Amino acid sequence: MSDQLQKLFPSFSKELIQDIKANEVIKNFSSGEIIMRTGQYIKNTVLVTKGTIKVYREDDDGGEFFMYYLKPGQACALSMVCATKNEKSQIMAKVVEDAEVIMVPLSLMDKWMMEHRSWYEFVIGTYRNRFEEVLEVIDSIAFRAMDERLEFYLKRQVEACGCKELKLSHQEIGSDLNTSREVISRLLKKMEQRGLVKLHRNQIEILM
Amino acid sequence: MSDQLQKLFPSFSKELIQDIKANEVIKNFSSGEIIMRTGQYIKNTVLVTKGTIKVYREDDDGGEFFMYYLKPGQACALSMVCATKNEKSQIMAKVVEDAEVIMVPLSLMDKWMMEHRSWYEFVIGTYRNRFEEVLEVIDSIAFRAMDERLEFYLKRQVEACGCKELKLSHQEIGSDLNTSREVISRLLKKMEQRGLVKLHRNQIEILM
DNA sequence: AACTCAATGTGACAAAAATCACATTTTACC
DNA sequence: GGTAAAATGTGATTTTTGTCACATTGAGTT
Repeated sequence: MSDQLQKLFPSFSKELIQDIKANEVIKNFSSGEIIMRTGQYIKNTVLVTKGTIKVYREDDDGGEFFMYYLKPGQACALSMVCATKNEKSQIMAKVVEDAEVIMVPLSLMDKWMMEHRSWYEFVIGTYRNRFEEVLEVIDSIAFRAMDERLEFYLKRQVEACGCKELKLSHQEIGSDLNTSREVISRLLKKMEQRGLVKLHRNQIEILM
Repeated sequence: MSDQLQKLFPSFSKELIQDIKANEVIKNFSSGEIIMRTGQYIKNTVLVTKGTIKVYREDDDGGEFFMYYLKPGQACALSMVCATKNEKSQIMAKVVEDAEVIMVPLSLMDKWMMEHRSWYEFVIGTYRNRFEEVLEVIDSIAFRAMDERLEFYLKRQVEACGCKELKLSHQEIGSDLNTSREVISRLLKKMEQRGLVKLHRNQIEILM
């Protein structure tokens, strides 16, 4: 079991792995479940060991804007910096493939930062990577029109799932990009005509 | 002099202040100067002691999208997590009011994180705050139309400068929001009709 | 086979934003 | 005081995006 942890988080030291195993609470979630809601208090740092989690920013009117995926071997950056205060979550996290996560009490965060060099580097690295990912998301909405935003979105999905057959409905894409299904349908059709994708029911084959 | 540092960064411990003073390189920049360019290697952590710095995300076609301000007592979050590797800057920072900054070699970052609790908390807090600020920026572009984005933008300017008379041209606002001057001029006119602002040449008086 | 429901296609139209083309107004500076 | 440059105002037009209203298609169920 600790072998598995080590495989998922190869940078972690043996001592850190031991510490995690001594304190972890493992939780399982099924597809569709919401792990974290906007405004909910964060009590744990979340390490993903199985499945896929989608992280969203929500607005007041029920809009859900897709930010990034959490996959095995990754951690929720925001759940790592709520150290001292009772901070509320600024994001919503939804499971899209049955997931298993390790919950580590926030109180241990600070301690491990000092004691485990590999934890410190993991946290800093996680933060940096997420920040940069979010900056790219900003690029796409600030600088690009919807057609390019869609291409960017599809590319990220391919990266995340590691395959070129995306199981996504036009409705879901529209919702993730905060636009309407019709717009997505039309843009996808254009992309198909350009030979960039092949459309099937509930599946988009990426040819780029 | 160390009194001044202490005043700007009240959470810093005396020992940390001493360490900073022993290692700092102070640099001055005039309005208009660019402190950091996109793609440039980051060698220092930047602490702002005077002036105002605007942080932008750039695109390939010369677009500059305004992200946030750096004011005295604050630090560039991104310059704090490039620890080990030779990382390139993902943002551009431009001085808008003559500024003085303290450059701390990145090599000291890790050391201080372990040695100074107050530095550790400052770094984590800086990171968290910037992340949240960036999330709000995402909200505004992902969920809101240009009229609301403009209001959000103006509110942030008021917060940053601490006054209600903003010295901004319509062109600059348009550029910051990645839209055209005409759009901004028209929206501002509408806001003036609604009694939210009063327009002058090179100055916008905020009445909200 | 008939039915239901989710997913997708599509035309028509409205609204928002971008672009173009000038007019007007200040300000700064010879 | 005259002039150039910067800042702002505004109409006309196009493009992009959002919305509405239905048609069609396909998959699964009974």
